[in-house]
Amino acid sequence: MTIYDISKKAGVSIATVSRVLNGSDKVRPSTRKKVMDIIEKYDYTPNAYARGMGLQSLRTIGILCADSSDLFLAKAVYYLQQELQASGYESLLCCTGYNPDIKRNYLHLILSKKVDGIILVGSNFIGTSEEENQYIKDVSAQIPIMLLNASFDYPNVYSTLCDDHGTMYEAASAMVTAGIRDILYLYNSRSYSGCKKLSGFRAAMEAGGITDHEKRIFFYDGDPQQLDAVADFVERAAEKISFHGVIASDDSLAIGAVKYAGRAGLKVPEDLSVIGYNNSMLTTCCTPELTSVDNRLETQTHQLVQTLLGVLSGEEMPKQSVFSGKLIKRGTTLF
Amino acid sequence: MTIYDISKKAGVSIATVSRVLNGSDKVRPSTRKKVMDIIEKYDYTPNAYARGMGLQSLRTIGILCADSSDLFLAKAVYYLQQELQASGYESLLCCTGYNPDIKRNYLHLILSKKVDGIILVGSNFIGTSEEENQYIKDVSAQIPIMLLNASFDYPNVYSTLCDDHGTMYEAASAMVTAGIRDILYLYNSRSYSGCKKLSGFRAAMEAGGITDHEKRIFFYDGDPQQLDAVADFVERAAEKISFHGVIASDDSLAIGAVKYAGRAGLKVPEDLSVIGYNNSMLTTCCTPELTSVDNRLETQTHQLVQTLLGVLSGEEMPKQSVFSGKLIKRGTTLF
DNA sequence: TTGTATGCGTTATCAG
DNA sequence: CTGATAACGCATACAA
Repeated sequence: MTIYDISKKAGVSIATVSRVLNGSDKVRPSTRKKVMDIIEKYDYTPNAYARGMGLQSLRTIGILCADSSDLFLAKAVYYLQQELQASGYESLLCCTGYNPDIKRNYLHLILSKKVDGIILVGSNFIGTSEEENQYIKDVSAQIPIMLLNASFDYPNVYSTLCDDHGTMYEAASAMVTAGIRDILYLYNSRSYSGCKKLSGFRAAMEAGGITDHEKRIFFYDGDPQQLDAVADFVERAAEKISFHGVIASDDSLAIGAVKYAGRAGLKVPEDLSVIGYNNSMLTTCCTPELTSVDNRLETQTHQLVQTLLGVLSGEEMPKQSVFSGKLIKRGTTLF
Repeated sequence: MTIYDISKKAGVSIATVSRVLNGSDKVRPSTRKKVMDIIEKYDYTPNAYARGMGLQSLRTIGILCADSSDLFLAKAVYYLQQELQASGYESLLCCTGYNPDIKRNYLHLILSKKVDGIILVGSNFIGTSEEENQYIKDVSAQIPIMLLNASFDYPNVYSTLCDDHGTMYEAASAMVTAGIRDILYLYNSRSYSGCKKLSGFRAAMEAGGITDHEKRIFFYDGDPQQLDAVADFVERAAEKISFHGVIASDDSLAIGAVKYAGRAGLKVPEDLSVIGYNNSMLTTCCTPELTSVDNRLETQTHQLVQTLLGVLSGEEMPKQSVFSGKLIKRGTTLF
């Protein structure tokens, strides 16, 4: 079924069918009805590719995320799609995995679909070296790139993020102020935001006059969703160093620490205080409930889409929008 | 940048550029290199829409899921994309939400992208009335439809699912056999699979000679990720009826029950046994860890993609593939 | 091995 | 209000 078939059956030209399809008001009602009837009768759907050839914009945004089964990323994607849909934009979602080459391929793939803009969800799309980020520069020459939870200063690249450094600083300082000075820091990502969190932690330690904190910083190199494996990891860490507090860059790591405490017979929060990050649904899932940092994901996604829409309509928009996170106090901390 | 620009700069015809792009072996190496250099220099990506016009197949599969932030669906989508990618297929993912009209719109939208097949993830795409499912029949006339975790008997529609009835029957029977005869059944979806689970529960009750189970079947009509709200709901249920076991159609509901137990001062599993469903990461998140039903998602997604590939290459494939689920025993049950 | 010409299904610009 | 026709960017059959 093509527009030609429909036009023939309806006894009009393809131009008229096209007008009906696109809701032009310059069609006589009777003609419109005649065409609509045929369209519905044959359940005709215009070919998106042919359509994409002519049109300048398809009102489509490409969304890339590393892994849709990550709680944080999945939620972000969900909010983004809702926002975009509400603004009349379609979205194309690709889950790229964490391999840099594959990520770059997907970026080009989605570019070939003539999207009006691209949203990169999560800071793992930004590397530390210039070379790693070259592909972003290349693409940004063609269409705007929006970064969620990452920052990259370049023309036509816009960033929306949480002040992870400052927020982590506050969280860690709160723990130090509460008198806990030997804190295990758990992280599993060296992404842009991962580094910011770590630097915030370090800054808080130094501000608290703690000097031996480096030996309590542990990188977990496994699947964070395997909570027992995380607990094992914390257990091994406990054999090397002692700690009365745990701060993690992600809720799942923090929950691994809570699990470890259970095994070791430590009471949370009396013997061990724990703070997570992302304020995911996991926080209310464990006992006691996990104190965690809320990075205002919904606010961020809203801001990001608004910025994108502004950019697309030619307005001057802020290159970077930073929000402060907030410590949500629950049962794993006394303070 | 179009194929014309590249051909001009490289001093060849567009046909040659096209050949290079598509890896034809009928191009002199020197010519190929000349063209490739230009392509890379200008970071040229062929327009997918123009390409899609001529080609029969774009080796693309459309995936529809209601909500990517649902743990079960997100995992399913992840596995599917991995499988498809491994077989050289691209995938387009759309999160439709739960509104029937919007779901139907998305189905047509994705159809217009000339996908080779469509995967509907989760049983909420199948309704109980003929009319609700008409849109699936219509689309299946054009391309194969694959159902994950749902079943629908119709030409060109293929189903891969877990025997939710039988699996729930086994789980509930295990609890009855352990001597627990007053069981609260929690569910929050009347989808195809939701109904199967419920019927499995009922069958187990009847087989166990229990006659008053209907009054302990509760439908939760809220966001299952709000665990405290679920706990509230269970608390109110406990005011109406008494129970020493809880079986839920989803892990999050089950965890809500565990939370309720904590509030009410009930010991799990001594005073209250709990069984969840889906064997998600939430199971290891709570204390004690949740006994849950594993519906072999990874096996299902693998089978589904294999079936799809078979169908696309014209082979005769099973219309329906059913797997048995398995009760994973953890800390919330004694048996 | 390379180039030319055509078709794919729309939208949009003109005429009428 | 409606119809004819030129793009749009690529793949490919056919010619050279």
